[in-house]
Amino acid sequence: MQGLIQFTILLSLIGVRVDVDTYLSNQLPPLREIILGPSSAYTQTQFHNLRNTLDGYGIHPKSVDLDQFFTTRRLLNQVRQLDRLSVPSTELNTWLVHRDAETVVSTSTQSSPSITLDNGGGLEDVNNPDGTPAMRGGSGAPESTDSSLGAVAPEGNQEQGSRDANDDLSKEDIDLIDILWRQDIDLGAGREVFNYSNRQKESEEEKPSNPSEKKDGNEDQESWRNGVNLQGAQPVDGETGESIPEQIPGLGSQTSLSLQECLRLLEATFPFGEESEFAAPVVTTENVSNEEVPSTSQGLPLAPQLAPAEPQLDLEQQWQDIMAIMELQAMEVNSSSPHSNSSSDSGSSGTTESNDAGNFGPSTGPTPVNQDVSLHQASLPSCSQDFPEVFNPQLDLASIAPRATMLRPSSSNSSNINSTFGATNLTGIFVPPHINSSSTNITSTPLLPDPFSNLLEESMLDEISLLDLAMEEGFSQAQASQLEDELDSDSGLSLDSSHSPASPSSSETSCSSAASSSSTSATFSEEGAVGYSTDSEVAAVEAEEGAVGGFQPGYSKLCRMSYQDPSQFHGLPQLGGIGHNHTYNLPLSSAFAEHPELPLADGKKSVRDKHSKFQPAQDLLDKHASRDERRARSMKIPFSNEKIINLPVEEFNELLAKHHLSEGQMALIRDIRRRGKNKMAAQNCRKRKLDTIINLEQGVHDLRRDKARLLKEKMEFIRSIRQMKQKMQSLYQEVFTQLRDEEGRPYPPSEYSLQYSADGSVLIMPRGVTTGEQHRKPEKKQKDKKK
DNA sequence: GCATCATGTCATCGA
DNA sequence: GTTCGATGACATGAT
Repeated sequence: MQGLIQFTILLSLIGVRVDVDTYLSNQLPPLREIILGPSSAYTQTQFHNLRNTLDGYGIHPKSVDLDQFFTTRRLLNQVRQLDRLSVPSTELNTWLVHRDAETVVSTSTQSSPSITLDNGGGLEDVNNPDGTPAMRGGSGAPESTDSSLGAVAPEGNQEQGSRDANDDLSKEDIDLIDILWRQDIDLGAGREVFNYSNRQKESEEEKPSNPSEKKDGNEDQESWRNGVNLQGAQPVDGETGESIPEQIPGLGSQTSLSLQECLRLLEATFPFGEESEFAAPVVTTENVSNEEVPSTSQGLPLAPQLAPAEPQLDLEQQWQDIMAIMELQAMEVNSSSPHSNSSSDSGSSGTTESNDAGNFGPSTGPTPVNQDVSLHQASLPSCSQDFPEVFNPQLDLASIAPRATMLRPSSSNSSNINSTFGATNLTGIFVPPHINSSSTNITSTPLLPDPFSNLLEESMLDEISLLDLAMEEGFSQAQASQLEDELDSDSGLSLDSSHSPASPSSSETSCSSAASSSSTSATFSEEGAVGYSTDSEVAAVEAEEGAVGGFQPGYSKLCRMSYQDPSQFHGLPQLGGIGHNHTYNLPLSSAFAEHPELPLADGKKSVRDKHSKFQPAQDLLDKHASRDERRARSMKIPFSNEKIINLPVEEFNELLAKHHLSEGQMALIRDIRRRGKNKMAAQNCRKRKLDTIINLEQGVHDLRRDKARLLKEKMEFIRSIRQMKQKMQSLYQEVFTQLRDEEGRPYPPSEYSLQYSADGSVLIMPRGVTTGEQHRKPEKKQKDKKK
């Protein structure tokens, strides 16, 4: 990574344009922006100001490479930008380039990508020739080490059998590297671990060694081998995903060595265009490690990490299953979304995997995380890809663990970092994982998944409970299934649901068959209340006398329709707005609908009695008539029950006044009115109940849909946050590993940490005040990252 | 004969 | 105080 950037910068300074974008099929602008745009070569960096800002702790002019400085600044700036978080994808693309190269190197499967990567490596190598060797602390000495490091990358070449870089390496070196690699792999240690440990060793070695000193190639190799051995001793970490190597200090900085070596190799073998994998030894090693997991032994390191998270995965799986049932298509779309695709592809195919992880390839730590993510996602179907990590804080932590061990800050520092890195909750997420991993600090990252998991579990339970409730509430299975089916549909209530009252259906058909007069319907509608229209009734009676079959068929029809018409259910007011239309039909209407020729009211029966031909119908009417109707007939009530019931109070009183009625008749009429009104009221009440239930059903459906949508969005956010976290890790590591004190020695992560202040400056602070002071002066480097 | 459902009826409450 | 609507509880009839 460094090598590539530096090489790019160098070329840009020289005037040679390195069109890295050409190597990338997509997303060129971001890459160019990152590599070329912000680079020191293109940006007018004020060197003097830069050094001034160091406030006495400026990097030693000879020990630190200016480009490195700039690279660091740029990376820090990227880190800052992460805090603001626009779209992470852009930056990720840049890293993808490197990643591709790494993948190619390791897998050696793809020719073209490998070239790209090689280019990147070559670029970095070229950097050294720029005079960086002198600048880098202990750069000169590690050359032999560089060769060894270079050998690491060549392994991939060796596999490919096409690398020129191997030429420089002796067979012994290559064999040794191979053996070491295999040992590490067998032990379960990821190569990234190996790389990082190498780094650590570098730093350790550099400390004692004078920057100006040059170590013999043998010594370098020994140190490097030691680093390898150490890594071999760390396989446990590799299994758990924790990078123990970080804790192992004392590894010489192979970066500079590797760069020098790469430069040398490049000069010797390749023209500028040709890239050697040696670019940044660290990078190469990381790349190899990263690649190693997917290509050679996919999941060896990852499998152990996944194991502890299985319980939660089960819950998640359940949730996912339910979600899949509830919103199959939606979730499928989600799974097929670009993110998921990329992730899944990355996990499945080594190339894409490399690409995906490649985003962070240059960074030492994040690669394991990426691989974990990708592999994990690959293992899980569709939507599950997102959930596991999202809802598995453990898994997340495990994947991040390596860094945590490496850069575990003190609680105080961590808190500071949290505070400094942003006021928003999201910013806390971007704090390097090691910070989050600290016991006191685990606030943001670890906490994030829990609420989600809980929420999801709740939602899952809600889904189930709602369905059960729907079933228990008396919904038919068809309705319940419909309820489920409607979860994804935007349509409102189905017409079928309105048909739940089964009884009216038959009568409805009969009503519809009968011809209705507009006048009667109008009257009825104007009544607004129960379907008893005295006027229509009277008219019907009158018509009845003349025409047998014309007895207000429309009346009953309207009544029925008012009650049964599904449209009413569609137009169901919301819970608070249920209107009382009082349009329920009365049982009489049904009787009349079935027997339109029958008289409607008792009063008419007397008239009918006159007609012998209606006598059977009269019996039938009596049979179907309500008790009140029969009572009214028996009591000789002069007017119909409909009138009694539906007339306004005033008219009703007038009607009573007109007729001289006995006490019994008066009482019966009042009872009939009361019961009739109550009957209608009961019908309306039931209708309202039903409407309420249906509305609730609809509301539940809408809420479920919204919830599913929100969950989807949440998943996407979490995914992007995770990516940004990883990017943040990588950038943090990148920046931190490139930092050098005035003597050109790297800052041990165990003692120092980067802190991001609100004013935009980045400070390197000792983790423990006492510790930091003991070893070094209370170094407080401030770099102005503003550009 | 029993269970279930739809409907009617009563009693009660509140506007 | 009366009327009316709403509603729970119960009864009744049909299936």
